[in-house]
Amino acid sequence: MGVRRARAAETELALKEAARRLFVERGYLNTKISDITAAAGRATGSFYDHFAGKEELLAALLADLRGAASAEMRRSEHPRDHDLTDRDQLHDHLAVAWRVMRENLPVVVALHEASLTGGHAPDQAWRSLVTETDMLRDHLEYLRESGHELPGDPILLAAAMGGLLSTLALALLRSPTPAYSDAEVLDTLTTLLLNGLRGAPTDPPSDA
Amino acid sequence: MGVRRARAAETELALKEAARRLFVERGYLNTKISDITAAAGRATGSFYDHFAGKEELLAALLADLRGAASAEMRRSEHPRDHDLTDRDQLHDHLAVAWRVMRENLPVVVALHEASLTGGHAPDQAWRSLVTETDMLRDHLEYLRESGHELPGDPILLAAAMGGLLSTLALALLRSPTPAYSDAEVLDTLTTLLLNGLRGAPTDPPSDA
DNA sequence: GTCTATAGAGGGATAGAC
DNA sequence: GTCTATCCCTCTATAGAC
Repeated sequence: MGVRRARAAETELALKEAARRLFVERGYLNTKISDITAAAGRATGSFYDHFAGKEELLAALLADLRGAASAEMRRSEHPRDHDLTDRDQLHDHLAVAWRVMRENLPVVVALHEASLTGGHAPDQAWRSLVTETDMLRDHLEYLRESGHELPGDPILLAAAMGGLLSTLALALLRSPTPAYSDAEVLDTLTTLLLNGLRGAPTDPPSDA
Repeated sequence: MGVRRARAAETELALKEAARRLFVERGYLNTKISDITAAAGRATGSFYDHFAGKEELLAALLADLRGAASAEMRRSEHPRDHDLTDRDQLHDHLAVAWRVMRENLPVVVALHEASLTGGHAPDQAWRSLVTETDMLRDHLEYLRESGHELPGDPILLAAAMGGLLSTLALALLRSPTPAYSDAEVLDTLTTLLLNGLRGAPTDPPSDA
């Protein structure tokens, strides 16, 4: 690889790193192209030698993420028949989700904000929430098929749990001085959702 | 009231109603001043005879909301000692929250989006999430003081429940063809959270 | 590839006639 | 108060020298 090409790769990396940092600090929508180039110590015009625009940059970050994710997927299997009513398994599941969001926070933030400005479909928010939680839904459906009685429809439950997780992550992980440790958050959510899903000591509905 | 003033009030109302509709359909950030005036059948310039800008319009909508809310508050008391581990009381509580979000969806959507562009504080998202759920936190602290063992810190739990609710509401209520009825959503969430908060049939933590 | 300089689009906000 | 017309600013994106 020649020197020129190496410098170019260096610049592209600097732009990506600057973007990742700024997306967390200021948010995706609030970050201008010129903010990114300035933070990377480059001229504004140089940005367009590497990306067609802010959306393309985000796509590149997302591609990087997928590469890393699929590499990791090969190590830790993720079979459908997890039992989310087992405390350890639920805890592990939540821990993985939390860690993924923490480690890819810039992209999580950016995608979240971009979804607002982006699509114009009226039920877009619901559709993407359902799509993003389809793995969770799969586990819940497995539980139901195993004879476990869930508190409601698996799609709805998965969306609820996913919404809870992403809201908390976006709020807590962006703070430089976190109000709670990861362990505390995970323990709390594990207990809350474990009992919620088990649906154990149920009163009859009041109209019974 | 003279005719001129009546026409003015009419215009202001038309602008507000157009804004409410568009905020739900296209979102707050995606709605331009000229979109609002066009939808209201007015000229762009007229907007500024009533509001200093989009933010002032939102503030006006919020003020209208507060007026209506405080009127309703006087009817239905909201004492601190609700027992959220009672199914009916939890259900009622969730139903009220859900109905408020449904009826004020334009403002909920707008405030949610405005919070992204607006503040620059690093832990802003967490702070506002905590603030918005302080009433819930209050109920949870009451439970704890009553000797009930919660699955975690009341502030964190309140934030989690609030995040769950608002995410679901923003996703489901904006869709013109809702995937679930209000009753179904409320039943599911009531069961999930009821058992979650009761924390009943607990395994010992795995490291015990 | 990177820079400086600038063109161009989009939209917020104002001027002034009616 | 409402309109039409237009200004002006911000930010994206390109041009062209190095």
